[in-house]
Amino acid sequence: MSVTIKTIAKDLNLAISTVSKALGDSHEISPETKKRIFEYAKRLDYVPNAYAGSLKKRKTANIAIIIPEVADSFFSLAINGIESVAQKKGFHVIVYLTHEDQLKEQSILHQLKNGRVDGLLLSVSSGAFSNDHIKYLLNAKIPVVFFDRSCDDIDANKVLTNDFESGYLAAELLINKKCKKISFLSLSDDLSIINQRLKGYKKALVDHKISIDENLIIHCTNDEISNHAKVSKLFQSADKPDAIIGSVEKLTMLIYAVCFDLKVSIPRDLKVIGFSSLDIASFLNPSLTTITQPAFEIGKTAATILFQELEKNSSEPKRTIIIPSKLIERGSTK
Amino acid sequence: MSVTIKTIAKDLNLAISTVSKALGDSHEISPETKKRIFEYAKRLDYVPNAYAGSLKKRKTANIAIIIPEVADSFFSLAINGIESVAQKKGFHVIVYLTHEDQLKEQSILHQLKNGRVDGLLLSVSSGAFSNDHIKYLLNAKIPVVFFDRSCDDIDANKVLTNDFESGYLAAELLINKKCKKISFLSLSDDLSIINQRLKGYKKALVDHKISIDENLIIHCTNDEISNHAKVSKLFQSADKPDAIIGSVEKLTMLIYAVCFDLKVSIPRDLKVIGFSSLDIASFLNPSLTTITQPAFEIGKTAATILFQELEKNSSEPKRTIIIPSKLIERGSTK
DNA sequence: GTGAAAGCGCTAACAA
DNA sequence: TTGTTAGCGCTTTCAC
Repeated sequence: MSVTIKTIAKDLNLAISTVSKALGDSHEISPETKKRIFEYAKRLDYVPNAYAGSLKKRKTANIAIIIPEVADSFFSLAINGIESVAQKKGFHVIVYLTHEDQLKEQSILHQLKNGRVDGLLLSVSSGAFSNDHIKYLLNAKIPVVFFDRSCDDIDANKVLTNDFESGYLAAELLINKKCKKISFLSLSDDLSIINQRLKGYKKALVDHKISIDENLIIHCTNDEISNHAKVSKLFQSADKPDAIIGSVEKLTMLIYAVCFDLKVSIPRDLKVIGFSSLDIASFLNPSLTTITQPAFEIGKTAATILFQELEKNSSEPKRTIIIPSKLIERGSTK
Repeated sequence: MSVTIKTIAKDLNLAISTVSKALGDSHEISPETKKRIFEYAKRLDYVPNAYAGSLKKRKTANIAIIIPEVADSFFSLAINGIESVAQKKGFHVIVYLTHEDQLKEQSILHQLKNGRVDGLLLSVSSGAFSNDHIKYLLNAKIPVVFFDRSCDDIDANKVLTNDFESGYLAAELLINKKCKKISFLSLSDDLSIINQRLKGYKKALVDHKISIDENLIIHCTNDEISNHAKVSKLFQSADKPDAIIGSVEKLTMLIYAVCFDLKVSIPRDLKVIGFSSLDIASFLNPSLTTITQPAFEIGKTAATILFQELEKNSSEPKRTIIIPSKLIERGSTK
C-alpha cells in the first residue's frame, strides 16, 4: 500500500485535513506542525495520488497532443516544443496518433471528453468528415489549441504557419528556374493546410501566366503503395513534370524514392521542393530545398497559449498566430 | 457540468449503483433496465470520468513512456510500436522526454510513483547516477519494462537488440574494407547499450589483430557544440581515422555535418557506419550504411510485455528479449 | 433485480 | 490553529 495523507495523519496524530492543508502550505497551519508534517512526508517519500485531487479540483495536470504521426520531423520537433513548456508547468503530455484516420481522431477526442486531460493540442487529420467531435469538446469547455493543421470553421486558438505564401514561394522559385510543368503532391483535399499550400502554388502559376494543369496535381492518400504507383506513373507519362512540390515530408521522401527507382536525376531532370523540417535536408542526395516550418516554435507557442487558457478560464477572444516558414534553397532546385 | 452516472440515475429514477452495474454490463441487472440505461447514456453521450473509477480500482489506463528524445528515428518508430499496442488495449500513452538528463529522469519517475500511470516503458538516459529511483518504482509494484537502453543491474523485463554483436559486425565490415584506424563515437560511458556496442567494436579489432587506440574512441556528451568540436579535431589530427562508427543517430549525422564542413569525402577519405533506424538512410549523400534497429518491433514487443504484466499481476520471472538489428551496407562504406 | 451505503485519496467549507 | 464532515464520480459489498 502506498503512503497517503491518511498514513501521515494517523502516524502524527493529526487530522487528515490538517495534513492536507499543511502540504498545501496553507497559512492556517502553524509553522511547527507544518515542519513536522513536511519532514515526515519527506521521510516516507509521500507523493500525492495523481488523480484523487483531480476529482474534486477538476484538474489533472495532463494535456493531450493529437497528431497524425510521430515519425515526421515536423511533429517530433513540435512535440519537443510542447514538452519543453509542459515540463516547466509540471504538466504531463499524453500523445495520441491518428495515422491520418479521422475516425480514430473522433474516437480519441470522444474519450477525452470526461476529465482525462485539462486541455489539448490538436493537429487534425485529413478526411472528409464533419468537425462535430471537436466542437463537442469545446462545448464541454475543454480548451483546444490547433497547431499547424487546423479547422477553418472552428473558432479556437490556432498556431499556424504561412502556408499559402509558402506554396506561392515554392512554385515561384521553380518558375524562376524556368520550370514549365510543376507538379504538386497533395495529401488530402480537405485539409486546410494542404489547400492553402495548393492555392499558393496555383496563384504563383497564374501570376506567372502558366496554365494550371490538373493532371500535375496528384492527390495522394494514406496508402503508400498507391501513392508510389501514382507518382511513378506521373514520372513516366508523356506529360511528365520538370519540377515537383511535396506538400508534406512523407511525400517528399516518396519523390526521392521514385526518382531513385526510375533513375530520374534530381535536379537535372526534375527539381524538387519539399515541405519539411528535416534537419538533415542538407545531407540528402541531392540536398533538399525545403520550406522549413518553425516546428519547435509552433509547438512551444501552441502549448503556451493552451496554458494561458488553462490559467485564466476567462473566455478571451481566440487568436490565430502565424509563425512563418522559411524557404531554404539547396541542391534539389539548383 | 458534464454527464455523470448520477445524472442518469436521477433522470431514470434509478439508484446510482444500478446504473453503475448496468453500464458495467453486470448480470444482476435485468435486460430491460440495462437497455433503458444504455440508451439513455448513449443519448446523453455519457463518458465515464476517466479517473473517478481509478481511485477505487487503482487503474488509470495510462502508461508512461520515458525516452531521451523524440526527434530520433529509433524513438519515434518505437513510439509507433508502443502506441499501436496501447491503442488496441484502450490505453493512453504519456510521453516523457529526459533529454539525456538523468536528474530529469529521476524527477519524472518520482512523480510516477503514485498512480498517474499503471506501468511504464523506459529507455534510460545516460549518466553516472544510481538507479535507486527505478528500483523504487519496482518496489512500489509499478511494472517497468525496459526497451533498448536498460540497466544491467535491475531485474525487470527488457526488450533489447544485439548491441554487442552489432558493434562487432560494424567494426568487422570496416576492417574488411581495409580500414586501419576505425574511430568510435561513444555517447556516454555508463550507458549499457553504448558499452555493448563499444565492446563489440573492440572485440572485432582484437580478433583482427588491430590494436585499440583510445584516442580514436571519442566520448561525446549532450553538448552538441562540444561534440562538433571534438569530432572536427579528430578529423584534423595527424592521427585521423579512415573509418568511423556513430553509436547513435545524432552522432552519425554529426559525422556527416563535420565531413561537410571540412570537405572530408565519404567514403573515399572516411567510411561511415551509423546506428540508426532512419528510413531515408538510402537517400543521404552518400547513402548511409546502417545498423538498423527493429525500432517498431522493439516498441511493440515492450508494450505487449507490459500489458501482460498488467493483466496477470502474478510475478512471473522476468524476461529479456533480444530482437536483432540488421547491418545494411550502403554507399558510405563502399 | 434493485438500492443504500461505505469508501478510494484528497480538498474545502465549516465547527470547535 | 486544528478537527469534523461532506463530497468529487465511481465501484462494490450487503440489504432488501
